This record gives sequence, C-alpha cells and structure tokens, in this order.
Amino acid sequence: MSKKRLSIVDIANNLNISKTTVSFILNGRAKEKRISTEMVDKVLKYVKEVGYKPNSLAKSLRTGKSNTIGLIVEDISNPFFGSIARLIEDRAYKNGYKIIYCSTYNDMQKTRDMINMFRDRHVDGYIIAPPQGVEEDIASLINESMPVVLFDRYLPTIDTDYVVVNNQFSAYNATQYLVGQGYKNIALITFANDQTQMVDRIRGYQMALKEHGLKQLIKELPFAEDLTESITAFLKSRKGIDAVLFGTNRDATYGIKIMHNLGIRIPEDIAVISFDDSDAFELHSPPITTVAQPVEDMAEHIITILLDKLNNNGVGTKNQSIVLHTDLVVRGSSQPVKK
Amino acid sequence: MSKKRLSIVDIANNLNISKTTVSFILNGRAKEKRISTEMVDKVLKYVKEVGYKPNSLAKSLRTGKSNTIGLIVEDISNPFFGSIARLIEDRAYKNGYKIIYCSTYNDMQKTRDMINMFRDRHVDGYIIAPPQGVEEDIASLINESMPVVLFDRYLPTIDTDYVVVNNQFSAYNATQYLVGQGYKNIALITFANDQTQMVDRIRGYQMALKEHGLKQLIKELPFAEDLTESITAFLKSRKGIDAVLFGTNRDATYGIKIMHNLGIRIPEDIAVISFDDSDAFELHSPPITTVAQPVEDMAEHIITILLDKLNNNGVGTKNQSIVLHTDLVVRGSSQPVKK
DNA sequence: CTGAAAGCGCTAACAA
DNA sequence: TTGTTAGCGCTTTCAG
Repeated sequence: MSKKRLSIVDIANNLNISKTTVSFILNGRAKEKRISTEMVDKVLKYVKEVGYKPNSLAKSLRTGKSNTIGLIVEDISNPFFGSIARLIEDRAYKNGYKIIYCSTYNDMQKTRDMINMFRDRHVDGYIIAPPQGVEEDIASLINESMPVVLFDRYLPTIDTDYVVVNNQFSAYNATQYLVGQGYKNIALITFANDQTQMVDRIRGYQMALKEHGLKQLIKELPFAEDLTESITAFLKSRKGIDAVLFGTNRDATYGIKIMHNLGIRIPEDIAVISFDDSDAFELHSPPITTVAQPVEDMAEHIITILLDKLNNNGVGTKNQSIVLHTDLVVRGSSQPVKK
Repeated sequence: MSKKRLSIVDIANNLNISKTTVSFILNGRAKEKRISTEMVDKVLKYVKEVGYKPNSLAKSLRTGKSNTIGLIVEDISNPFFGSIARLIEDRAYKNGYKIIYCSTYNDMQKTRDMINMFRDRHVDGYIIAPPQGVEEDIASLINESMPVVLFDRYLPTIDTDYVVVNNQFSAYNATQYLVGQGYKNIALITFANDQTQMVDRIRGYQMALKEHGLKQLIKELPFAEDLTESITAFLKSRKGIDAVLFGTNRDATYGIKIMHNLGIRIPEDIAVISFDDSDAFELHSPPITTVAQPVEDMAEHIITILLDKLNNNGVGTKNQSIVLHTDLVVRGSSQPVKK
C-alpha cells in the first residue's frame, strides 16, 4: 500500500517510451506535438490506472509557477474577512489556484514577515488588506511584476489594483440618516489608525455633522486586544450622546455589549449604527442598523482582477480601482427620536 | 531593482567558495562540519547584505518537506471554525509552518479533491474536520504515515488522533438544565448527518428526555443552503414546544431569526439553548444560553499533537483522542418557566 | 575543514 | 512523431 510515489520517469519506463512524450501528453500538448492518438490513450489509461499524480513541487520549481495565491487579511475569525476569504477561496480553487492565508491583526511586522514568507513560497499573486507601513514591501512586489490586489483599504502611495467601498459617502450617509431621525449628539467610535477606510469613514462622519452644524464627538480606540475599558470610559463620561456610529463590526460588538452592561437602552438612550453587517446585528433586539458592505461583489471583483492578471501575465492590463457601494440596512436601533 | 533572485550558487561564486559550504552554514551545520568561524561570519554577513532568500520550493523538492499544514474545515466563515483556524495558524507560523486551507461545506467530493490537492502540494500534515465518506482517503493518508489530526468530529473506523468535545454529555446536560428550569416540551433542531458530533448530541438529548419520561421532538434539518423554510415549517406545526436546543450555531442563528419573524418570544414562548458560543448569542436580547466549546484549548491540542508528530516523524507516538469539556453558559434565553 | 557531484521530478529546447 | 538532455535550486554523500 505504501508504495513509493511514481514519477514521470517510472511511467515512461513502464511503458517503454520517453518521459518527454509522457510530459507532453499530460500537459495537453499532444496535438501540438502531433503525438499519435493511440499513444495518448495508452498513456492516459496507464496514468489513470496507477493513479499517477505529478509532483507539483518539481513542476513549480521548473516553471516558476506555484498556482498558489497568498491571502492576507486582518483577522480570519472576523466574519467580514471570513466571508470574503470563503468566496475568494471558492473561485480560486475553481480556477486551479490554492490559497495560503494569514491574519495580520494590523501588525506591520507580522505582515512584512508574511509577505516574505509568501514570496519565499513563490505564490503567484497576492490579495492583501494592508496595514500601514508595508508600502515598501508591496512596492517591491509590484516591482517584480507580481500581481497584487488590495482590498478593504488601499495605500495612497502605491499604484496597484484595489477593491474598496465608498467609505466616506457611506459614513456620511449613515450620519445624515441619524440626523434625519432627530439625533443631535452623534458620536463616532472607531478603531484609530491611518488606514484609508478609517480615514474616509471619519471624514464622512465629519462632513455630515458640519453640514448640520452639529458637534463632533470622536472616540478613537487604541490598538488593543480588549476594547472594553476605553469604550466604557467614553460612554460613561459623555452623558449627552444620543447616537453612536461604530467604525467596524468589532468596535460595535464591544460597544453594544458595554451598553448592555451599563444599562443603556438602544435606541431609547442611544441609537446605534455599525459598519459591516452580520448575524449578530440582525439578531440583536432591537436589530442594529448597519452599513452593509457588498461582500460577494468585493470577493468577485478581487479574484476576477487577480485571475486576469495571472492569465495575461500582467502585461497590458491597466490597474483598476473598484469602488463598490454599501447599503444602509435600516433596522430598529436607529428609530426616530421620540419627543 | 528587478534583479534576478540570487541562488546559493551565486553567493558561493561571489565569495569564491563552494555552495556546499554555504548550504552547511545556512542550515546551521557549521559547527558540526567544523567550518571556521570567519568563514561563517563572512557568509552570513554577505547573505544578509544581498538579502538572499533560499528557494523553498527547491528545498522542498530535495527534502520532501514543504513546511506546510493542510487545514480542512467545514466553513471558514463560521466563527467557530474561523476562531480555531486563527489560533492554529498562529501557532503553526510560530513553528515555521504555513497553512493551506479550504472549506468543505460537508461536501464529500470537494473534501476528497482537496485532500488530493494537498497531497499533491506535499503538505507535511493535515488537520481535518471530516465529513462522512472520506474514510478511505484519510486511511490512505495514514497509510503513507502522514500525520493527520481530526477535530470537531472523528471517524469511528479510522484510528488516528482527534480532538473533540464531550458532545453527548454536553447535550444531555443542556437538556437536563432545560428540564430543571421547568420545560416539558423540548425540541432538538439540528442539521442531520451521521457525523459523530451530531449523533452524540442527539443521543445526549434523548437520554435526558428519557430519564424524565418526556417526549422527544427532533427536527432534522436538510443539507441545504437556506434553512429558513424547514425551520419555519417545524416551528409553525408544533404548537406545544416550550424549549429548543439547537445543534449548531448555524441552526440557532436561523432559528432565532425565524422566531423573531413569527413573533415567538424568547424565553416566554420558547426557551433556547444553542451549541457554540458567539457574539451574536451574547448580544441577543435576551442573551442566548449556549454550550460553549473551549476553542482555545481545542486549537492548542490540535496543533500540539500535530507538531509533535511532525517533529518525531510520527515514530513512536501513540495516537491520542482528546475529549474536552464544554461550558454551559447560562443566559436569559433559558430562564425558569413562569407559572 | 572544504569541494565535487549526484539527484529530487519536472519541462522544453534541440536532435533524430 | 519520439527521444536526449540540460537545467530549476537545493541537500548531502563522499573525497579530498
């Protein structure tokens, strides 16, 4: 049972032909090389029979292609990234690509290490939700004409493909909506970093408030494992708040838990809107209004662009910036203020 | 900038030494081979300077090791699997292993394809939450003395390591708890398959009811993308139910949504307990009582066992079956019946 | 202490 | 139409 794996040489020997012939047949170049149909059939039959599998490592070494895509997300256990990963994986496999993945937790050093590891492993292309500080590494990837697609956020100083959503408008729109519902003291609670999606969300929030002459109230969360303390402190100290927009699902999940603990009622005491939709928000009582990102579309665009580059060898294809639109999913957590 | 990558030969040539020496030094076998310290320093310095990275493909081809672990879960976008994946990934990377992963959606054929792909890619070990019907493939992996660790469920006919929880007792205990709270008409709604974890959960539920002479009411959900219809039909048709135990977080998520739609109040009309804890359940009003699996411990055990086998080359290590215990996290969804 | 050389399994130019 | 052969970059035995 535990036979040694056969190589192309073994099968050539057993059939008394050359390994070149086998190689050509296996790679579907029989026609091109005008190999006789009988030969082809014989080889194919034998290969099936003995269950021969080519050694993809050797193939990769020779061809320089690994048929692997490196997927770098922020946190695979976050449903937003999990869903995207799942969809990308599916499409990739259907096109003969495997996925190697990792989570960065927005850690620049870890991300750089991972990029290097992936480079080491000769991945054919990269899909990255980049933290700040990896511009150089990504630039050098691109320099080596590696296909790189960024998503969720992009790097302003790097010219490459990316797929994001219209974060600024989305935040603007969500805030406008809260104002329209009668809220006057709208806070933004969000993880603070310089990533484009965050900057844009903050800007959108600010624009909406400015438009109505309302006061801004931004709580920038620290880079921390646990956000309980900082959010609790904020919510306790600011008694006037009547609505909160959360910058990410993670922030909101913490925030809502804390509101429960503090006995803050949603939306009677504080209305809530979060970025990123999820079951948790839909199930909540009252259900949470969210800015839903079009996860399927994002994944679809990301993988399509990447496969395109992979197939065209990156030649002649212009970089694309895809900006998708979100949906404001209105639910009970943002009901009109009752007088 | 876009220099060709240097190989070990290049660096040997540039230093006027043999590539063997370089290889030995790079692999930390300088001492063993009694290579002069100056030589070592010189090489190391040069390597650092030019940023040489060994070609891991070539290395793998030669050594037969790929330093890659294949991770096969049911659905990476499910928080339960996502969390485990995240933890495993972390430990794996710290030990020099990369992860290749895929989701099976319990599809036997897809799983078999994936196992073959992984085998192709020469992964060094497998971590699998196996669906039914892949026994043969896994057996043949083990036959080739590949380290394989199963988790979440195991295959009764296969002798290999696995990490699971005490599903039967957990379901028994949760059901007992509901009985103790005064519920008399307790249904079990669960995805129906023959996987061990499901069989055990059903059995536990049955034992508890039998013990109290209560009637069993099991709704086996079909293998379907959307569970709305079947759960809705069940909940509508069985007016007597006063409590439900859900077999998985997915089932419960659907179930709770549907209860909302049907105007069923939790726990006044129907009490709820679900397997697998998550933010969604904690945030829900009332928060959902859950059977929480020790995700960290599971991941820890899984990766520890695998790394162990990997290091010992699988020799001399007995297979281990680790059965971890769950926590019944009591929350508002299972409050005592009010008379 | 260091080097020459074989070979992992495959592809593809070149020959026949 | 098929076969010969030279590597891809690395490890490792065996000889110096």
